[in-house]
Amino acid sequence: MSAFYEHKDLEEDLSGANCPEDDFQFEDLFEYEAPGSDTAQRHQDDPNLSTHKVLSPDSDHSFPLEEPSHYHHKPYSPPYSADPRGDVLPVFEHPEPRGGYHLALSPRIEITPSREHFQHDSLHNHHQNLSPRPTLTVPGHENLSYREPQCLSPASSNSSTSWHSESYSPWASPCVSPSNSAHNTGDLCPRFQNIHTGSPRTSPGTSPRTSLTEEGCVGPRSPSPRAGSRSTSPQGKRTYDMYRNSGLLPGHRSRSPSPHGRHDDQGIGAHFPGLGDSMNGYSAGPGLMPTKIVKTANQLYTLYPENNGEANYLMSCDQELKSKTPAEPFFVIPQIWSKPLVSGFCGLPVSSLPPLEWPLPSRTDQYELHIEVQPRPHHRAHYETEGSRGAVKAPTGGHPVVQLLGYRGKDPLCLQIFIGTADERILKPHAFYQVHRITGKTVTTSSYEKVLHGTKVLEIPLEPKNNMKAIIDCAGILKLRNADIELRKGETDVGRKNTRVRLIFRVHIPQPGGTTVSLQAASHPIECSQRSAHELPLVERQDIDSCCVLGGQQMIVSGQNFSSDSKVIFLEKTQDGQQIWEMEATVDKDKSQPSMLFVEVPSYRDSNVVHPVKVNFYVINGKRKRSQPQHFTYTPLPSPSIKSEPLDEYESFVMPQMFYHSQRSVLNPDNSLVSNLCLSSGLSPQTEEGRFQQQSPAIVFSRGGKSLSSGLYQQQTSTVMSDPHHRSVLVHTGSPAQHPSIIQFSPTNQQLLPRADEALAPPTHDNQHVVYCEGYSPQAHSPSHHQSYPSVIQQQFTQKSPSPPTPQKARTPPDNPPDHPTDRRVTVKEENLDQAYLDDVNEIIRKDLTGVQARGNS
DNA sequence: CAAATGGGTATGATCTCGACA
DNA sequence: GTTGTCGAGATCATACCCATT
Repeated sequence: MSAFYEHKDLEEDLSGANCPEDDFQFEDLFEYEAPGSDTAQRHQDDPNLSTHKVLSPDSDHSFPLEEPSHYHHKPYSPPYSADPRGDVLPVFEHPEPRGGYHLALSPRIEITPSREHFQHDSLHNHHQNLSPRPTLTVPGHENLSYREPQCLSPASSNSSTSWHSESYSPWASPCVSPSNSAHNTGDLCPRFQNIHTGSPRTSPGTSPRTSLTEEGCVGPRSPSPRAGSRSTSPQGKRTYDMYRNSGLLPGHRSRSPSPHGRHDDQGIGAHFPGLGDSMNGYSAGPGLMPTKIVKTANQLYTLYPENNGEANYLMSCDQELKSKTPAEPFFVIPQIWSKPLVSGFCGLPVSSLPPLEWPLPSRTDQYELHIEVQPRPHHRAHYETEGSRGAVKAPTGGHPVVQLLGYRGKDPLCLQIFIGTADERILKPHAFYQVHRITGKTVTTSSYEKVLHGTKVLEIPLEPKNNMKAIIDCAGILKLRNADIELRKGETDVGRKNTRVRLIFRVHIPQPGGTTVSLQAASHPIECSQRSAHELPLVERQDIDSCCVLGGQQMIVSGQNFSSDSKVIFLEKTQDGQQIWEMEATVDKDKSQPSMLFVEVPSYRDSNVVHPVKVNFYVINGKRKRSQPQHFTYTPLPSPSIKSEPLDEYESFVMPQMFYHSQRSVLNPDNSLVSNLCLSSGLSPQTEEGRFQQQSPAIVFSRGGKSLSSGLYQQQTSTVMSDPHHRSVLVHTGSPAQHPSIIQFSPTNQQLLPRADEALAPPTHDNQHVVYCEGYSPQAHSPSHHQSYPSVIQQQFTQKSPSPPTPQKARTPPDNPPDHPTDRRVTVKEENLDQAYLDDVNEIIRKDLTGVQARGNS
């Protein structure tokens, strides 16, 4: 929401300042689509590509456009008609305003309410007049940022481009691969658009102009100098120099190019810079686009510029605009878009939906997005140069199943799927993997593929007749080359060994009030590397997850790829990631099987600990063939418990290592915790949950002074979060009566948003996230819930610091007295935690939430 | 028969770690 | 004893081959 584009910059870029091609002209970017060109001809031949034709600014009438009115007035019908494209066709609307709201053919331009002037040549012109050089000026807003289109600055590009998902503007992305419009990715996703236009998938019909465009704009290239050759030997593997210098269009073997959806986003974005995903959000009217989305007390408004950016706005909904510039910037899903505009299978315009990076709950009191069947823990992703390796499967051989619970509507909904991180602390779209649409005889689920801000998203139907259940048999995983991604400007992730992903599912549920509830659920991690599935041991289950510090208890570890040589190593790391303890457990080789290990838990290094200690263990088959670390808790020996504040108890208990500088003692509201923990060596999860029966704290994590707590609670925690940069990043403004129906997003911090619910509580079948937006308590309007849920779980991270951990004292919000356990909230100032500790926290919270849910169900 | 799928593996790049200065 | 460099081996990433469906 905070990304803006100043077209002046774009024009400068396009004028060649940053373009390697001196004679590069903006118009060149479109010529490949000119009628009669090879590309255009192919498009005409291929109805699947036809929509791209509209991207030619000079020949818009030549291309088979869907009758605009069809789009605009098309009722929101099940999107899986014979030709679902009809629902998702890029909209070049009739110039005449219709229905009181108008969406413009325009780049994705996001404007805060404070913006008063907006000018765009095409905003109020018929698309006939759409200029390939639209101008966008925002007087007084010179600070509006336009992210450098990577393909325009190959100098830097090795070119890394700042394909920031939030800021990506297809408009500014002339580096498209028109000939690839039916291909897998390069033309679709800006993420790899700039990067993979050099993908060997070169169509024979590619025109010289196209090549020019690609050559001129694409920085990183595939090294493959010839079709059908491997990029490695004998020509040698790519080097960074090759990325910098290669202008070749390597051919390559394409096993099974992605069956393209309509790619309205990407297609448009790719073929007509400036459209892209904007089409989803502002794509109903040719001359107008909403520049502001304003909500007053009871009404939603959409503002449209008039008269070249002068502060004249048409008002939608025939409603009176009470304030052009609300005091608080916010972003709501307007009612008017809930249905009439169909984008892909999704009834909501993309731009009105929360960014993929944003955290969303998996459930509310009314709905729950539930992953009924998890995917297999391993799936071999395919490279672009390979064909598809099929859809992600379930352990049983079927496919993952996702169901929306609690939905009583009759309209089908759209389930979105994309690939998210699994190893990152923050759940976000994975930079190195993309979802890949699978089609074929074996695929029963129709799907539609689009690209949202550089992330491929599959949309599949959730229909009431199927009990709002979807079988995910159409989702494969595409691996992007590490070098390509890492060369992107601003990309900090490393591809190497970053091979775990999660399937992220989203659904947006229109509400009677015209707003929308968005839910998100993430699958278990999926290891996408090739070899791991056959070599790396995989721990799937352990019968106990805690034990007294003295050890000695038998633990049964079930999983895969265990061998007679498998060892189980327990280890402990400090907050900064330094390993301080390691102990090999004794494995009963006589009992152990390839899928099961019988392990004797070793004693902890210090039997005098007073806090439960979270450690990890892993199974290792050989050098470096080790499983992912698993959680384990050593519980202290019985000792007199010390009365203290409940908060301290929680703080100490949850993250003893995190606060190991603290001398606080473990305590327990009922003074029995320590004893219970210690005496129940091999504490069962149920028992462990019980320790939180008196509390259901909301936890706010903060790192680096940038906080996440917001709204009401932020005030409550303001004494803790003293950092002046502490900002609200996610606000739920809904009153208990309207709660999740309106999700407000602060436009200032979206990049900071972690997937808190996911990061803290990896979803499991029986452990759905219980994360609500600020200010929302299901208990308030759900009498059936006898236990409250955490109100806020947000997590934010800054760069890891080598400095030693700084214990942060958290305070219970003053208005949440500790004697009201259900209201108790805990704020934890978190500093420099490494993943292990975060995992620890996650685990604790997960158990806590599970316990809460269990109690709620009981 | 063609396409999709999936397993295997060749090969260069990169990383790890010990030896040595 | 510490630090930096080098090189061999291990590991990883990428992509081609090919059998199966």
